[in-house]
Amino acid sequence: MAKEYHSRHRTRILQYFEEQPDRRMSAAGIYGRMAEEGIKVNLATVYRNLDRLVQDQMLIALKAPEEEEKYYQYMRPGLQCAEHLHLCCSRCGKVIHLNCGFMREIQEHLMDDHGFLLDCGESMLTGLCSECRGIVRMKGQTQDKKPEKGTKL
Amino acid sequence: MAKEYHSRHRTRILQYFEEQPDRRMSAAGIYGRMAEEGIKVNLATVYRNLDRLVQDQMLIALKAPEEEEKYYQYMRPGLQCAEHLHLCCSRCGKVIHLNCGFMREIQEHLMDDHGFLLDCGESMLTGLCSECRGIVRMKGQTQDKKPEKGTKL
DNA sequence: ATAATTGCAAACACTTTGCACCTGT
DNA sequence: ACAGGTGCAAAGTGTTTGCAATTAT
Repeated sequence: MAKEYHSRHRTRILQYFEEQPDRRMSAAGIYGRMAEEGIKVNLATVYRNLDRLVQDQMLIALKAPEEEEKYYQYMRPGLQCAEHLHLCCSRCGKVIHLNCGFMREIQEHLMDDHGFLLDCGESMLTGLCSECRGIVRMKGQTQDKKPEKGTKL
Repeated sequence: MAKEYHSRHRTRILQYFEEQPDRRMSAAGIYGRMAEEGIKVNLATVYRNLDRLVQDQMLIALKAPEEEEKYYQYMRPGLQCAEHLHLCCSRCGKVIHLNCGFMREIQEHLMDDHGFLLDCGESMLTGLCSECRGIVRMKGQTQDKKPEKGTKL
């Protein structure tokens, strides 16, 4: 491991994730949020720190098929994110850790019936969480436009 | 539906997919392959035709968390790709359609236990297919470098 | 004739890098 | 003092777009 100093920016960035451990954020999202708070930071610095935090296993990186940006998600200590899948809500960005007994069934089915060895770190399931499902349904009725994909926070 | 002419390039591109219906290809991969065949084509044209083929539901687009490029996969007529998940081998690019009974179990578990409505079109599972698993294991033993992620074809 | 398709160059969005300067220890 | 962190500008990657020239019907 590399040594590290207390870096104001890295510290603050990690805090954002700790404050909302079940939400994902993109580099641009974090940048914007820091700007709102009046923190003047360079986008490159945000990227560097996110990479760093992923290296240090504080965060995991996620990307859905139709999205352009990379998103990052806090990885609770001891949560063993490499061993289960993640469900990501395309509307609000919430991430659900699929660390329940069913995870094993999935792995076994994929292996036994399809000869496929799942790599959880490279996989990701997208959809709608329970809250957003309701919202989308209501919006659908009132003919609102459908929810945006690129939620930044 | 828009009218369409017989377009040499679009036709050839679709052929590539039909010839290997279980492999995914990126725009660059197709471009390279056409170059090999001596077909002079512009990358922009490849992109435009891929978009077109996705629109026409001949192909589906896939992207894994750590990959930069978009990949495309042939969608067999009547296969209803929107209704099942896809397993993609990170080594050889093969795509397995998870259109078996277990698919339903997954959807039901996600909904019942996690309140999560899965969107198959935005999701994708990455890992190693049975053939590549063997190869990687052997390579691992002989200390070869690990398989590349960015297989273009 | 005329509408779709193509090539080319330029524009884009997101991310990374080189380097001089700043900061934490 | 010195290694790590940061800002800035420039470069990279993958993808998209405007427009004039070409091709299929």
